Amino acid sequence: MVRRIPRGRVSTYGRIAELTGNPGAVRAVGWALHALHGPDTGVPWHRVVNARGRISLTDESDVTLQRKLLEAEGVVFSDSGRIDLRKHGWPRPRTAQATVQGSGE
DNA sequence: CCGCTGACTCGCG
DNA sequence: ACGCGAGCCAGCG
Repeated sequence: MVRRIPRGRVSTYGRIAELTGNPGAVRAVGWALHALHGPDTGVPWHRVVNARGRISLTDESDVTLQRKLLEAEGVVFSDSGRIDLRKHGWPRPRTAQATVQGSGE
């Protein structure tokens, strides 16, 4: 599921849990992502942040890395270090109108 | 089996 | 917007 997150977009632990059919297994998602810490697994783990648009890592050096990777994809952080999920979030919040702007993804 | 801990989230104040 | 407490799932001692 995490692999489906488009470049420059971010999702949340809760969203991933829900999309995978385990709405309650939020913490398990975090556990899973933590499990691939190390050599590159091809999973864009850095595109997952918490529901408040903030990075949820414990080690500061890792926080810096994740932020760096996201900024390299064009994700913007506010002064308080938060990401606007309405702008960079994925899946995108449904807009009331059926306006078809972008395509693909 | 019990209890604690952790890349979490939600409801309250 | 921030801090708390409670509810979550998986692992481990």
